[in-house]
Amino acid sequence: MKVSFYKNKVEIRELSEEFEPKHIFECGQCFRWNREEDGSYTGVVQNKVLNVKKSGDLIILNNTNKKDFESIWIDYFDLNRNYSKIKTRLSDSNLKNIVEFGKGIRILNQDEWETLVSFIISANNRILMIKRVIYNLSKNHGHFIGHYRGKEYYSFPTADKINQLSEKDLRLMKTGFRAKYIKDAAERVSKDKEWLYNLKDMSYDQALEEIKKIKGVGDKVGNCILLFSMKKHEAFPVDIWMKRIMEQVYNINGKPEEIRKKSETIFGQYSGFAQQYLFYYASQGKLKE
DNA sequence: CCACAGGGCGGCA
DNA sequence: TGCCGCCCTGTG
Repeated sequence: MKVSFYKNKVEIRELSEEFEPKHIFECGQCFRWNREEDGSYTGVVQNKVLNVKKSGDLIILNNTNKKDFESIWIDYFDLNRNYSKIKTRLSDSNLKNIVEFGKGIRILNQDEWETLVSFIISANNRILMIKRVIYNLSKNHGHFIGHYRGKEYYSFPTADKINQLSEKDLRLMKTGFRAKYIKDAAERVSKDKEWLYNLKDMSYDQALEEIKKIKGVGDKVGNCILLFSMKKHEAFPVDIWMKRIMEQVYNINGKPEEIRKKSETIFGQYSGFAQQYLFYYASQGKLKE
C-alpha cells in the first residue's frame, strides 16, 4: 500500500484488489454510506464527511487530509490487515466463487454506540428502512457537520442526547417498536460509557453476554455489534440470508445458534470475514431458486 | 384491502 | 427450556 497526501485528498495505491467501495459499503455492515452519481460513495464517520472513489487501481479519499487518514481512516477501513491472506485461507472449493464475488470487502471498525443503535434498528427491518431511520435520527438529533456536493450532513446523536428523548420522540423517527429498546440502550450507555467501550477487551463470549443485556439485542444483533465495532472476528451473525446461503453452500439447516456453532468449526478465527462474503453474495441476488 | 419481509421479547406451556 | 404470537413500517 502506497499513500499520497494532497491538500484535501488522500490517494492509495497498491491496495486495489482488497478495496472495493461497492463491496465494503453494500455488504450489510454500515448504513450511512450512499452512492453518488459518479459511482463514488459519501458517508459520515464521527463528525467527518468522506467521499470514497475507486478509479482504476487508485483509491481516492476526498474531503480529508493526512492527519485524519492517520488518526481515523487507517483504523476505520482496517487498512493494516492483510485481506489477501484471509481470502486465501477461506477459498476452499465451496467458497472460492463467493469470496471472488466480494473480493473487495473489508470489515469496517465503526463506533460502538452508533453500531449498537443501528443494529437495534435493524431488527425485523430492511436495509432501506434502517438507513432512513438513522438519517432521521441524525438530521433531527445529531449536529450539523457541513455541506458536501450540495447535501447537508449530520453526525449521529450521542447516547446523552438520545437519553433526553422520549419514546414518542423516537417513534417520530420511524423506529417503531424498537423505540423503547433504543431508550434502554441510551439510558445504560449515558450512565456508564466505560461499560460499552470496555467490551472490546473482553472475550467474544463475555462481550456477547454483556451486550445482550440491552433490550433489543439478541444473538444476531449482538454478533453484528461485536463484529462491526469491536473487532471480534469470531462473531458470525445469522439472519435469514445467512440461513439460506449456509443451507445452499454447506447443506446446514437449523436454528441460528446451531449454524453459528458450525461456522466456528468450518471457518475458525475467520468466521466473521466468511460471514461478510457469504452475506454479500446472498443479498446481491446470487442465491439459487 | 391484504400479504409479506424481517429479530427479539415475553407469556405460556 | 422451547414455542409462538406480537411488535412497526413500507412495498407490491
